[in-house]
Amino acid sequence: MTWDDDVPGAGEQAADRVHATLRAEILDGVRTAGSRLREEEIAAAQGTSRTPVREAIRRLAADGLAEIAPRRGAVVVAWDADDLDELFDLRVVLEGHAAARAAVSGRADLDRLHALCDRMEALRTPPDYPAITRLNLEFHREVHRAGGRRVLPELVARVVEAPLVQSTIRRYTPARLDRSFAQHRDLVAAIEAGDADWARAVMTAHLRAAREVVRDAVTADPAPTGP
Amino acid sequence: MTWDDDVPGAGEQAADRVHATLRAEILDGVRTAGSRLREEEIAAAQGTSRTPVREAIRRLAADGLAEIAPRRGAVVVAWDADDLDELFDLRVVLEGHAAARAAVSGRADLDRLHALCDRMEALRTPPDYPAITRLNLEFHREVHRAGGRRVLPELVARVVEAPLVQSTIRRYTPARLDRSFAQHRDLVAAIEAGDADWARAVMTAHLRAAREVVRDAVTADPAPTGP
DNA sequence: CCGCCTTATTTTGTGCACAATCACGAGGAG
DNA sequence: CTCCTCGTGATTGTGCACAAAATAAGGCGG
Repeated sequence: MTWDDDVPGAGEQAADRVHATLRAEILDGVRTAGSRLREEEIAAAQGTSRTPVREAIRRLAADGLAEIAPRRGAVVVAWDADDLDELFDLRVVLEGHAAARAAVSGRADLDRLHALCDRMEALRTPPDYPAITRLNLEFHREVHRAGGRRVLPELVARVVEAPLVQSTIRRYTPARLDRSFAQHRDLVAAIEAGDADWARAVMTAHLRAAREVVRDAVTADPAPTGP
Repeated sequence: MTWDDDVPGAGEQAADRVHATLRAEILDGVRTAGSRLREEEIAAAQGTSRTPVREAIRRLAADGLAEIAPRRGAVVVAWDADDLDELFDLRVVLEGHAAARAAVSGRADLDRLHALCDRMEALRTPPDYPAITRLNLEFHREVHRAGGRRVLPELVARVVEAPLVQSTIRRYTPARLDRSFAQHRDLVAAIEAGDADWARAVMTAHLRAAREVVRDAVTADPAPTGP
């Protein structure tokens, strides 16, 4: 009920359920980076056969959340420092583009963006990190939807969700949260003004700051790779 | 033997074979945009059961070459003019980034890039479009590899291959081919010089030109959507 | 003659079983 | 004591069969 809000009515299919569950478990850190994804174990836990589980795992691999070695099974992806740098460079490029396009596309739901800012800021003290993370993701997704029609949203989703595997959100100090919230407000203002360059600049600054947080988290933890 | 050169040793698995075959058929225009992908038909044609076919189709959907409607089957993707605009914007952003990074990463295989230019230009008169297309794709892939470590290559591959569904390569006139080849040479020079801005500019110009060609092709054909 | 409901066929989704392959461990030779 | 080889267990890949659902066709009523 935390992460699968983007798959609302498709929950009928068993494969979709398993996919959503595994996705949530990975993003919540229940399944740590590098841990194996055994089909039979998951099938037993979910009360289905291996067939939907296989499909769910393949979909996770397509989402960039798992890696499959032929005849050897799947593991949750593990990113090293260089990988995270590459990911954040791509986030800057893609989300910057999305922000710029959102500013001029006229498809941005400004009321919703304002509301999401309000709700995030209401959760500041004491910080409810899981809820903030979810709302933050939804805020960014709204910008992606406004900036792209078909491909951009799912393309950028891959890059945005990938670093969440490391579950680094809890590293945000209240001061960092304040800065992040202020940048969100700035971004909405830039989009509202229809200023593409401004929007791109704000998004770039926003993500550069986030990169620092993740970098600190990775260097603090010695190695996120599992046994 | 034309498109699956990126899956060299993994051809042992039936699912990989089916995936490569379908991918080639889609990219070669044998399966037109909008046409259905019936599992049993493909399974019979490939001499396997439906299980690997299902996995192959799901992978095609993840590649952005097919679309799956639950309980209704899969069809080859069909892009309208707006979709193609979005795709080319993303190509400019992502491949421009790749070119810029390739110029400064020191991971570019300059000999290979030069060789690919030579081979393409050798096929100019008379134009061997399928071979040129393949070499062109390989040239771009080399730039992607040099510009990104893990995520960028497969991310940009999705956006680059997607428009090929429309099979618009044959629209290139000899004059357009010359311009394209010259831009390739420019790009290699920019990478060789280590000039990121130059490389990005050349790539942007290169893709803007390609966009025009595709735009002409789409407006010429009334509707690429199949029955 | 047109529209709606019922029925039949096709096609996808899932469960289950067997085969192939890989990892691990025991055993023996050098 | 170390390294290589062979067997055993575990896990994935594929084939096959049944069930559910959607589409298409046909008949009935208005």
